Amino acid sequence: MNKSISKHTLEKLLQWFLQVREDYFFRKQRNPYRVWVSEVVLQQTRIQAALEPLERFFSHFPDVKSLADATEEKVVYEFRGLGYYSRARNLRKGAIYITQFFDGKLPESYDKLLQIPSIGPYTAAAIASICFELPYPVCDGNVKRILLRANKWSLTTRDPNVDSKCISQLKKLYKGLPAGNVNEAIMELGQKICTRTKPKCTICPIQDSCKAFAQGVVNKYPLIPKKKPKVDVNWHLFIVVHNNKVLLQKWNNFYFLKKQKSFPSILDFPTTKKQECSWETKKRQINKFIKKYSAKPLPSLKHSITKHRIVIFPYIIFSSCWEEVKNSNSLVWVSEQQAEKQLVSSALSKIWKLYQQSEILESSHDKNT
DNA sequence: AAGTCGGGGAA
DNA sequence: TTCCCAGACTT
Repeated sequence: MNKSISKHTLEKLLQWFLQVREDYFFRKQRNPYRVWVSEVVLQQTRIQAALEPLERFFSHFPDVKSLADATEEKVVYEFRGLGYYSRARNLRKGAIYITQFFDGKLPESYDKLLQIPSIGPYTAAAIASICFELPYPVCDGNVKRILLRANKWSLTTRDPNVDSKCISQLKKLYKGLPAGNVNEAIMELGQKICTRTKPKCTICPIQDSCKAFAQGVVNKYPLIPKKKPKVDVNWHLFIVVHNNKVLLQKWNNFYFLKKQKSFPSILDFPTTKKQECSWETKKRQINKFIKKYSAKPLPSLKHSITKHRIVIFPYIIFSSCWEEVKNSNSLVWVSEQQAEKQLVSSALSKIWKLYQQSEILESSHDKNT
């Protein structure tokens, strides 16, 4: 006997949830602003890693108004440690939008929530159900994994059809149930029991409704997507310093970290032919800079963005004579304090720390020249 | 439709 | 070490 998921299944799930529910600080009151920010953060950051930065974020931005009034730089800075910094910029945009169009309060409507920057289908459903008891199922990675197993649907969690399949199945069952609690319950099941690896099926409260468990094939679901090949990138970047100022570049078309300030850079793709000029040409360019400006190489470091395997080669240049300044308005000198606050992404802050450790070199260099 | 964007836990 | 996750936005 393997029954499919029913309203009774969700009722059993709720019972389990009420017993194991974690008392996270952001759950204490169902304040729409706090639920919004928390859900945006928890989209892609595990709860344990998010707790501290999230409390810090709330202490600086306790409500929509404070977030809307803050500068983008400050918002991104207080988001540090959480990754995916476009979320911070979009949260600020969202706060401004809410101020402008909804009188500073999150609207009690799924469709209106969806208009707000940073709020997509998942976040709109989470806020609508948790704060306003509107019957919208959330569909995140946990929900998809659970339903793909329970239904034995032979799809990957990335399949574009999965979201609508999951939502339409759940939506039929939500009538008369507390939507917010059901949504939190199903996601907590995914975190604690129906985990991606080593699921704890023997203590699963909805084991009876799981087709994969009944047939002993839980670890065959969800289907594994075929992986894409990685691209190697060598990222040569120049930390140009003079009089405690550092030269940063905001280049909107740069390959990585668009819209963020970075360092003047040269990219090389050693294993692909896609680059605009040969490695020999790049090497000549780089060597030219090294010679011309007495660039000092720092230890290289590894980094990864999406399907790229990146090796970063940082060089320090102690000089105010960077000719390219004249040719580019995207280059700007900033103080070290400003740089500290603007180089937030992990790759850049790693490089910045590396530079600070070697700052002693700068002072000795200055004395000797 | 496909690519961007971290940081951490598991393999 | 390497692999992999996952939602909103961008292109």
